[in-house]
Amino acid sequence: MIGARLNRGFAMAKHSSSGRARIQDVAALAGVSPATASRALADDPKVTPATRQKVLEAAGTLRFRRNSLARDLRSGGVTTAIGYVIEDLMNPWHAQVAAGAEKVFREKNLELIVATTGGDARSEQLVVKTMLERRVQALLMILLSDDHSYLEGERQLGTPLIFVDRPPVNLMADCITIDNRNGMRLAVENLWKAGHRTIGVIAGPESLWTTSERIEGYRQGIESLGGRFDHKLVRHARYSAELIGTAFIDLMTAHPTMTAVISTNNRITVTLLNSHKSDIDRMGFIGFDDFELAGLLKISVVSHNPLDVGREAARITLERIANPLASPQRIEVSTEIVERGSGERPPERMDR
Amino acid sequence: MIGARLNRGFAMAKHSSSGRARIQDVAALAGVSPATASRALADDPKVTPATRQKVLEAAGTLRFRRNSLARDLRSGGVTTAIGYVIEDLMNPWHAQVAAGAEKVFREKNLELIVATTGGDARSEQLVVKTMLERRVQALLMILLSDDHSYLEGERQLGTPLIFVDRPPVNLMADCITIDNRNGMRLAVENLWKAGHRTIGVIAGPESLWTTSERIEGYRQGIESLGGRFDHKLVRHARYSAELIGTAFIDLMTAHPTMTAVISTNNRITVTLLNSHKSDIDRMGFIGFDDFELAGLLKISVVSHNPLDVGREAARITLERIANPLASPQRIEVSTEIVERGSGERPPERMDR
DNA sequence: CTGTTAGCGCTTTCAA
DNA sequence: TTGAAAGCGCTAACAG
Repeated sequence: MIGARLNRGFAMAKHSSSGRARIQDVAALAGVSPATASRALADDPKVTPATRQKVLEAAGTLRFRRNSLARDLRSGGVTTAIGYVIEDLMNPWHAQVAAGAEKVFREKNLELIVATTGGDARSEQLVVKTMLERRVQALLMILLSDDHSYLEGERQLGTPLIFVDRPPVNLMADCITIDNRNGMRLAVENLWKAGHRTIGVIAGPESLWTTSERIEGYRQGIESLGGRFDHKLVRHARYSAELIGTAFIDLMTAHPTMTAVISTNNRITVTLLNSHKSDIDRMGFIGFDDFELAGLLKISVVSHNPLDVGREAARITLERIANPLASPQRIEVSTEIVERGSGERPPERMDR
Repeated sequence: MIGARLNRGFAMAKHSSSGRARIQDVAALAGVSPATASRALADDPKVTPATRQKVLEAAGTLRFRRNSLARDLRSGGVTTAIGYVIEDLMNPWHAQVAAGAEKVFREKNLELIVATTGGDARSEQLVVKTMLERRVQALLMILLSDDHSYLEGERQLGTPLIFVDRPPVNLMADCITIDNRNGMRLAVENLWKAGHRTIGVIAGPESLWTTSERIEGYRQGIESLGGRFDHKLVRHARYSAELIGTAFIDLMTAHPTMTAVISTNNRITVTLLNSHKSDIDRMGFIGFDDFELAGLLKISVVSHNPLDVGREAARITLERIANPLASPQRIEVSTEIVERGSGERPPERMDR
C-alpha cells in the first residue's frame, strides 16, 4: 500500500477525500473485492444473489453513488448522454422537438441533455465544444453559424452529428429539416385560390437558411401561379415586437393593393396578432408553424409536427450510432396547410 | 514503459485506441511532457509563450479535444455542469425558468443541463440519480413525487439541492416558489370587487402542492371578504382537453348562480379558451400564470416572471455552492394581477 | 463465481 | 519553467 491512501486507514477509514463512499469502500464493508462490488452494482448475472445482497446493503449503508465520470472513462470514454444544442429553450418549437427526441432516447436508456447558445454564434462553438468534451454519444444541433467545418475533425472521429432544422454548412452530416419550400408554396396557393393576388411576407432574419428557403418557396408558388415575384413584398425583421410591427406597417402602406400576408414563423405570427389583429382580420393571413391558440383565433397555418421532427431526429441518431460508416441521411418532414379561416377568406374590396 | 501502451509506438504511433488524440499525443508532437501540455492547454501563466504555442499547434494538428471525464475525475470529481430536472420541456413555464437560470449560470461558466422526467415519479428518481452520478455541481429540480428523503444522503454530502416551484418533502433544502396563496387571493378580490360573489375554480391535480396552495389562497380570499368557501365550487382536472372541458361544464351546470371562474394554471386557461371562449366571454375570468396571447384575448391573469424565478433559483444555487453550510433558503417570488378586462367586468344578470 | 491487476486520460504534487 | 510519477474511481481482462 503505497502513496496517498496511506494516511487513511485509521480512525475514519472508509471514505475518500470528498467524503463520498467509493466502490472500494462498499466492497470492503461487504467483504468482497471491488471488482465483485462493481459487478453486483451493475447487475452482472454471474454474481451470487447472496453476494449481490451484501453489496447492495453496504452500498445503501454508505449511501454509495456511482461516479459515472470514472465509470465512463474506464469503459471506453463514451457516455450515455446525447447532447442537444439549441438557441433558446423558450422557443416552443425547439422545446417540442427536444421533447420528441427525448422520448425516443429514453426508451434506449440514453439521456438527452440540452444546452443553449442564446442565439450567439460565438457561444455556440463553446457550447458544442463543452458537449464534445463531455463525450456525449451523439450531438444534435440547431446552429445558426454559417460554417460548421470546425466539426470536421469530430466527424472523422465518428461522433454522430445531427443537424436539426437547418443543414450543416461545409460539413457532411445527417440532417433533418422540414419542407419549408412546399409549405410556403401551399400557403401561397391557398391564398391565391381565395382570390388574393398581392401577397406580402413578414419574414425572419435574412441570413437564416429557413428564412431563405421559405422565401424561395414563396417565389416558386407565386411564379407557378402566373404571378410575378416582387422582393419588395418581403420584409425581414429580427425578433422584436417593434421591428415586426414596423415591418408590417411599412408593408401595408407601401402596398395598398396588398390583400394578404404570410408570416414565416410562429414568433412573428404571435407578435403580429398581438399588435395588429384588427388589420389581419381584414386580410388573408397564413402563419408558418402552428401555435396553441391558432384554433380559437381562426388562423390558418402551415403546420408540421415538431414532435415528429424530434422523433425522426432521434431515429436517425440511433441509426448513425449503430452504423457509423453509413452515408449521411437527409430527412425532410412534410408540411401541410391547416385551414381555419384566415387563409381562406377572399380579399376585401381593393379600394380599402 | 510497461504494459498496454507498449504495442503502440511503431507505425501509427500517436493515437489512443479510440482514434482520438490524447494529451500525451499532443505533448509528444510538441516535444514536451504531458504535464506541460496540460498546463499550456489550461492557460497556465507559468508556461513559456513559445511552449504554449507549440502545444496549441500540436493540439490543432491532432484535432485534440480534452476529455472532461478524465479531467474532472482527476481534479476532484466535480464538473461544471448544473443539473435541472423538470417534468416536461414543452411546458413554457418550465422552459422560461430554465432560460432564466441558464443565463445566470453561463456568466459563471457553468452549463445548465436539462433532463426531463416525463411527469412520472419513477423515472424522476432515475433521472435524478443519473444527474448525481454525472457529478453535477448542483441540482435544481421541479419534482412531483411526495417524498424526497431519498436525497438525504446527497444533501449530507454537500451537493447543493434546489427545489423549484414546489418545496421539498422530508428533506431540508433550498427552495424557491411563487406566492401562490397571495396570487389567488388577489384574483378573488379582483373578481369580488367587480361584483362577483359565486366564483368557481378549475384546478389542476389535487395532489400537487401548487394546486393545494392556490386553493387555500382562494379559500382565504373568499373568507376574508365575508364569503363562504364551498369546496363544490372547485373542480380538479388532469391535463386533458376533455377532462378540463367536462369539469368546466359540470361546474357551470351545477352552479347556475356562478358568475366567475378562476383557472389555476396556464394549461387549463388555454384549454378552456380553446373550447369555451364564448362562455368565458360572458363571465368574470382570471387565469393563474400569464401566457403569450393573453393581451390580445383580454384575459386578466395572476402573473409572475418565470425568468425571475429562474434567475433567483440560479442565485441561491450559487450562494449554496459558495457556502455549503449555510442554512437552507426559502424564497418566494411575488405574484400580481394583470388587469386586461376579463377579470374586471361585472356579472351579467343573475338569471342568465 | 470471485479476486488480482492494470489502466482509461488527465492533472497535480514534488523535485529538478 | 518543465518533467516524472502517481492516482482520481472505476471496470475489463485474466486467473483462479
